[in-house]
Formats: sequence, structure tokens, C-alpha cells
Amino acid sequence: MESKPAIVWFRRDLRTADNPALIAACRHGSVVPVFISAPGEDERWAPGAASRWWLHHSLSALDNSLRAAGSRLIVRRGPTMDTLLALIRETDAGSVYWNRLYESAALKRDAQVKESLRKSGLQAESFNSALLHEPWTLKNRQGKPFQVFTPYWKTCQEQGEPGRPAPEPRSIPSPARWPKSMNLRELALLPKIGWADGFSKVWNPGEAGARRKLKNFIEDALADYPKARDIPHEAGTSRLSPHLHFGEIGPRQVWSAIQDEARTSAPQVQSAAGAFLRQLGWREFAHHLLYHFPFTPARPLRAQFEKFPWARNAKFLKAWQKGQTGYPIIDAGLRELWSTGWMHNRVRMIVASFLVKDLLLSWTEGAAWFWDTLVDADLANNTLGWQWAGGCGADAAPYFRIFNPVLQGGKFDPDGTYVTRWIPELKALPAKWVHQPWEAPRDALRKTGYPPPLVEHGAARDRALEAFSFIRER
DNA sequence: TGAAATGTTGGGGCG
DNA sequence: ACGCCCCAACATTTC
Repeated sequence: MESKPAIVWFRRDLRTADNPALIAACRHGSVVPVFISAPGEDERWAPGAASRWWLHHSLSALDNSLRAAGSRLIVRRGPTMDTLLALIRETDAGSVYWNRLYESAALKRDAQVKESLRKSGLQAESFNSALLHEPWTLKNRQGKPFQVFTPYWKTCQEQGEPGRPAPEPRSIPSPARWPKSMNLRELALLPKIGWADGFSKVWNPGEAGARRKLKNFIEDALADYPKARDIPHEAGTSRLSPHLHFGEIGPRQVWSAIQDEARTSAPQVQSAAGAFLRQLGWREFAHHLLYHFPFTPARPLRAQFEKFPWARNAKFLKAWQKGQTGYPIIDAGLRELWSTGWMHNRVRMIVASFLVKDLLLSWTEGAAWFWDTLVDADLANNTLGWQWAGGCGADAAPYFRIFNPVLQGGKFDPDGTYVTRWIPELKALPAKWVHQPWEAPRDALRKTGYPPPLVEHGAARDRALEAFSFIRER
């Protein structure tokens, strides 16, 4: 007797390799791969515009990967449960498999879906494709969730090596009849005007693009990672973040590829590998925190920040968003973000410190802007990053840690290579003024058309120390 | 995964 | 030769 088809419900696990739900379905029999667009099920954290651009191309790439294995991707829109039930009717499926998400809205919905499917006599199983360690498996000595990275990461490493990733299935058995599918374009994920055209020059969404990025990083950049990762004009980081967010590659695959390289390499590469994997650890930690403290996307983890008197200043916010603050390293970062959907991590820290400390605007304003503009926008990572910058999160930057944009520029972009790439008008200035154009001779400055500083950093620093000083009293 | 202020040290100029 | 001062370099403390 032939078993009934299994539906694989794809969400942010858009790959065929090392995909536990897909593997389980293939073992089971014929497979119906499905993506469901369910607008309104998590209204508050619906993907931003840059993320939707990526999703479109990633789904298209997934369809290609599936077709290479003799299958295809079914695209539908509607409430998740209704849509799954319709698909089950249309295909006579007997089971639904998926890989887990960790946002509270998704967790709640997925639990309900699992329960109703099982009540209807169907098989429903979820798997881990996205993390090295499930958030509920790790506790500190007091049996509580970790709130400090170093002991968290130490505990992770004591768990032993993660499992080896599984290869993609060579062929995926088709169901007796395919259900209807929408055309991907009908989801209207792509922007109506062509602001994202530049993205395609920089990014290659999908499983193949992700694996190429990892391979290139290992070959070209891993050995120098500890130093080069802080230099924003260098290709010193992996740029895997959007691929990881959409699950086009999984952390097990990254882990094992890096370790395989380290095993056969010089000690320098081994320690570089450790430094890189530690960053993967921050991603794990972010998911750990989001799972255990599900309110943190909107509210500070540390309660004494609840009533912090953040400023409201539409002019400041706009200038920051558009890269018009008058501080080159800040403006270069925000312009890089706007043109490419991505910003170098060192620069993310600098622009975040500037928003929160120099402008005294709420970290939630920064988080919202990043959410809409980053192709790698990820609720766990974005929340951790901004609460870190705001000083109100786990293991956060102390209130008195205030980045000086001029010094940071001088330290990590000494020749102004990064700054002038995104602010070409500053090329006209002698290099010595590139991080502090207001010090340049007036005539030279006027010709550039570059704006004067929105605030004076020294004074802004004093203001921030004063505003944050209430922390000390605790 | 800071920066600024303050403290300490040590080489060299000089009386 | 010696002590004194200056100050850069480095270290420590404070915000």
C-alpha cells in the first residue's frame, strides 16, 4: 500500500540540504513542498520591504532547487490553517512537516497548527533546522536562561560537536497530483518602484548563493577574520546573515565547513575559526534570549529602562535614517544600508551608539528602521543588537560606553576608503578631514555640499552621561 | 565589541 | 655626576 503524501511547510528554511523536515518527508513517501503567505498572522513584525525583496528571490531559488530534484514549490496565500487544510484535501496528504521558528507569534501559531492537525488525525512534526542548540535545552547554574554571552557560549561548547549536516535529497518523490500554485509574482513581494535594483548586484539569494558565499569566505577571508572583520571597506566578514535568516544555509553546515577547514590548517586559521564561530554563537544567544524573553522586541529586558526619557525628534531621526548627520562614518553606514540592504557590523554598532547616545532617540526607532531596510532583518538578532546598543539588554554595552564617531572612523577606516565609497562628495576633501569635515577650510567644505554636524559629539556625550546616570543609582 | 581623565614611568635636556 | 623638570608613552581609573 502506498503511503499518503507529506506536506513540507517551508517558512525560513529555504533550502534542500540539511533540511530535517524535508528529509523526514522524503523518507515518508511523496512530498508536497509548500510556502504559505499568511498576511496578518504576525502584523507587528511582518517582513520589511528589503526582506520581502530577498524572500521573493529566495523562494524562486528554492523552486529551482526543488525542480532539480524532480519536485516544485507550491505557493499559496491565506490563513495558515485554512490553507493547509485545503492543501491536504487537494493532495490527500497524511502529514505535515516543518522546521521551527522562535518568535512568540510563530511559536503560538505553530503550536495551534500542530494541535489541530493532530486532532484531525493527521501526522504533524516540527524539527530544528535553524539552531545549533534549541533555546530550552540550555540553562545556567540556577536553572535559568542565560543573560550573559560568555558563560552561555561556554556551555554551548561543552555540549560537544553539533551533528553533521545532511546532504540534499537526490530526488524528491512527486505526489500523484499537484495542487494549484500561485505565481510567485502574485505575492507582490517585490517593490513597485525599482529602489532595490542595486541589490541584485550585491546579493545572490538562495541556497546556491549561500554556499558560494561560505566557500568564498573560507578561501579568501577566514585566516584574516579576527582583524579584517572590523574594517568596513574590506570583504573581511562572511556576509552570510541574510542567507542564515532565510535558512538558505543552516548553522550546522556553516559549523562543519569551518571546522573541516580549521582541522587541516595552521594554528592561526584555527583561532580565526574560533573567532568566527563565536559570532555564530551570538546568533544562537539572540535566539535563546528571544525565546525566553519574548517581550524584548518591543520592551527593554532590564526593567529600569522602561521609563527612560527618550527624546522625540523627527528631524534628528530623519537625518539619521537618510545618512545626513554630518558625521561621515555614521552617514556612510546608513547610506550603505539604504543602497544595499546591509551594513557592516562594526558600523552598525557605531550608528546605533550615535542614535541612542548622541541623539538620545529610542533604540526601538533604530530597530524599526533596520527592520524595514535590512535584507538580513531578523527579530532575534535585531533585538539583541539594539538592546545591546541601548544598554538595556542582556550583556549590554554599559551606559558610559559611547562611541566617538571621529575616533572610530580613524581607527577602522583610516584612509576614508569606506566613507568616500558611500559619500563620494567627500573625495574632494584632503584625507585628514575625511572623518571631521567641519574642521576643513570653509571653501573646501562648501564645495562638497556635505552637511554640518547635527550635534556636537562632546556635548552630546555629556548629555548622554547625564541622562543615563540614573543607572548608577541602582 | 570605548573614551576621556588621571596616574605612572622613564629617557633626555639642562643647570 | 646628579637631581630636577618636561613630556611622551603606557597603564589605570572613571564616566
